[in-house]
Amino acid sequence: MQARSGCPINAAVEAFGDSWSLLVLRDVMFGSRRYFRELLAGSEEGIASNILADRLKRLVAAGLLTREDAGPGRRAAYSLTEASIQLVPILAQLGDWGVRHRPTTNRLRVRAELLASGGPGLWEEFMAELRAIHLGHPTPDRDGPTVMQRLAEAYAAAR
Amino acid sequence: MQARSGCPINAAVEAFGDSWSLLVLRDVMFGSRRYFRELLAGSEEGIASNILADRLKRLVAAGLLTREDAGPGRRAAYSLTEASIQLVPILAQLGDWGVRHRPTTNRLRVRAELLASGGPGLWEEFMAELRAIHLGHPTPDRDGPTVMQRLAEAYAAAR
DNA sequence: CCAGGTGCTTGCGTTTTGCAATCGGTGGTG
DNA sequence: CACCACCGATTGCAAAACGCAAGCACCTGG
Repeated sequence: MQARSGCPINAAVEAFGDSWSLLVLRDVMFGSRRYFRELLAGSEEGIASNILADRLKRLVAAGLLTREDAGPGRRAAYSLTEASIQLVPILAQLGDWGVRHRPTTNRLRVRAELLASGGPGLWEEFMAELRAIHLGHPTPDRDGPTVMQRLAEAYAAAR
Repeated sequence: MQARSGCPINAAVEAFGDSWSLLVLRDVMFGSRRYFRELLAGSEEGIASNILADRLKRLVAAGLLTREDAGPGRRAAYSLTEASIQLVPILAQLGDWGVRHRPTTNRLRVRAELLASGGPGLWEEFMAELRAIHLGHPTPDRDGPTVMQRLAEAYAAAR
């Protein structure tokens, strides 16, 4: 794709500035959905299968996901890349903005609030976890529950 | 518009997740473009007039811009709102991501780098300046050049 | 009266989106 | 072997959005 300009903000918009790309990345990142059917069935917004297929291809081409093919008839796994792991602060801030300025569901709000209130320190911790899960980096040893677990607990606890 | 889900990230995506909205906001915010013709002529990416007109309407409806009508034949001024001023951290991080992961023009890169390296402190200072310009808040008195001036200088100095 | 500036609007062809149904391939089960 | 559920898509079609070029009604200054 030919870039419309040399502006870094425009570069980001061209990479994932549409209705679905960020939501797919969100589900892979926070929902731990790694397979086509998981993403399709678990989609909060009800993405259509052709749109999902198209976005997965685009995201792989853009270097925001990798696809591990397991052979025909086997489900392929999608993983985050370093470039998409570095979207954690952006997704956290987008969530924070949404919580501040738009009506949101309670259950989904708590995750955004937890992530926003944790700040850059928590984001880095979460990014380290994602590098372990998606890039095979060594697991960072830390006391207590992981950020991923804390997010899941907050989600489960909220009504 | 009917929200697709109660997710705060989805709320943000629905508000400005398209090819043009963030670029228009960027030009109003960093380029100090307040009028239709200014936005049209100064657009780095070459936005079409009908698209610009549509996006301005949508952004006003979404509470991300206000339009001050100066009567027929007079040019109307667009101003940021508190909701769009709170996009400063997001735009800063988007720019940072673009610089890291995509080729960018030197002149446009320096602004993103300055804003990213300044961190939350600099963002808050810039947001206070924007509140003075767009919302009529009292000008915060500070020593030295404003963030806006520093951004303009960095842009002018770069080749 | 005219030239120039104001914010759009219109027409039209192309592209993208969204929805529903379907497809060929595989693995497991009876 | 027959059957069936699951795999990641693909296809057809209608609606919406996009992109381009031109035009519009209004006002100001000379």
